[in-house]
Amino acid sequence: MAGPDNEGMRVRFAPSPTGALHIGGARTALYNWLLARKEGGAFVLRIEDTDRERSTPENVEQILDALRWLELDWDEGPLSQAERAARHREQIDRLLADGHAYEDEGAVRLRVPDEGETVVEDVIRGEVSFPHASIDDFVIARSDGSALYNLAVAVDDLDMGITHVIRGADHLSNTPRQAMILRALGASPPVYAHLPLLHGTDGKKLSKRHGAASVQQLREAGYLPEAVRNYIALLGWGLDASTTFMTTEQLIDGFSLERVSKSPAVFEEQKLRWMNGRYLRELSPKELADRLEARLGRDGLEHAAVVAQEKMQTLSDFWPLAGFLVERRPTDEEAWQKVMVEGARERLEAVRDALAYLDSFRLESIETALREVVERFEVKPKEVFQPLRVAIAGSTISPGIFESVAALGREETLARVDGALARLASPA
RNA sequence: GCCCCCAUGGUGUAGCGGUUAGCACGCGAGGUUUUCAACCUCGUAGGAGGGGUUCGAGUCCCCUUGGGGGUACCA
Repeated sequence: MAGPDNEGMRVRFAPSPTGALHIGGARTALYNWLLARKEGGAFVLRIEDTDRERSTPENVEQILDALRWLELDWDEGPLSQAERAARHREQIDRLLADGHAYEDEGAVRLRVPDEGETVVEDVIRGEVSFPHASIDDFVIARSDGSALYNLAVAVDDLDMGITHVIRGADHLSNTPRQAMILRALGASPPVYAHLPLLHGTDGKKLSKRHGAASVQQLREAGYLPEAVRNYIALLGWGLDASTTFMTTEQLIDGFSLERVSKSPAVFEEQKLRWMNGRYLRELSPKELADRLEARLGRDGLEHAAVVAQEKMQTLSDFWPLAGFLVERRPTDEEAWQKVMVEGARERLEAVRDALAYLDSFRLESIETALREVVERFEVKPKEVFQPLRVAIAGSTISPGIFESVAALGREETLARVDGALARLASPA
């Protein structure tokens, strides 16, 4: 598919460092990256930091951090737009000298014709025309001489040899201004592609109000970078009618701007959760344990991780679900009252004995032994399993009981069962 | 105000003039089962409204409505 037209494709991601990287920005970065990788082009990272107030080193680092976490590596940069001030000034002077711009109360404005229109060729939206009558002579340099956004972007894209500008649709209206600057400079505009914006579940523009809306929040919430990548790739793009899960290779292979949709998409965390759960279950025990251990700062989580794996949707689900396998925790009183009813003590004692005298404390033998207890008492399985569950987990909710017992080990299981029995023995 | 973009179920989307409008999330009901946020099955719900064009329109055109973006010496 890599036609000769795309030979030497150069794309860029140019965030302004105003804080965390939003998923909208993350998606823009992803699409640029996918295309660069697919076409063998270059992915350039440029920081639009001409607004010195908001552009702090911390904010820049946050963006780089998010990109690294998503494993979107850039080939050039990060370049600072602010550091190119001299070059911007040079081009402003040139526009001034050529008569394309003029001074107005100290600032510099670009001359925009009264008649005619500027047509933007957009890969996603087709030809979009903007009547010049609706665009006034806009300011390209402040009275202190510094360049403004549209000038800086046009000059930088030109100097960096950017061939394809892929960015959010919120930039579409500014595109004719940038194209006019480029033409005034004697250059041709690059290929444009304006991506549909991302909205929150209320239909409004995505913001902090919409829960985990930034990459760092997603990371903290326990999502996997590969799941996030897959999910956001699908926000505004799809390979075909039914493909949902795609590896990074498949994404690179199948991505195309032609299939990007035009209408805004709503970020819905529910679907991400579901998808993340699917990714989580694909991980090997080792991989899963590694990620949990890194996240929780603990070691030796593999047994517990395997036991909890099938029920987790995010890494954060692990501790509430299976933390009891790692350390003791207080018993949920409601669960205790619900389960430790008439006869529970006898059944728990039988369970204790069955487990205490097992030859091998393995999953299969544990299950056999516990099911024997069920048969002996002629009760429903849960009459036996739930008291045991509360005894070892302190909750009526846990991973599979046999797996949990096996993961806990004989000594600890018996200790906890004994603790429960002691409480049952003492008068309330 | 002016300019621009968008419009398939609650959500993400498929469709590229003729389909019982497909897939997925969610939701609902069953099932599996030792609990459960896991899993399986079935189900639920849709082309904003109005005009055209056409033998035939979600698909093409126009209008209205709705949503979004821009219009800064912000980016």
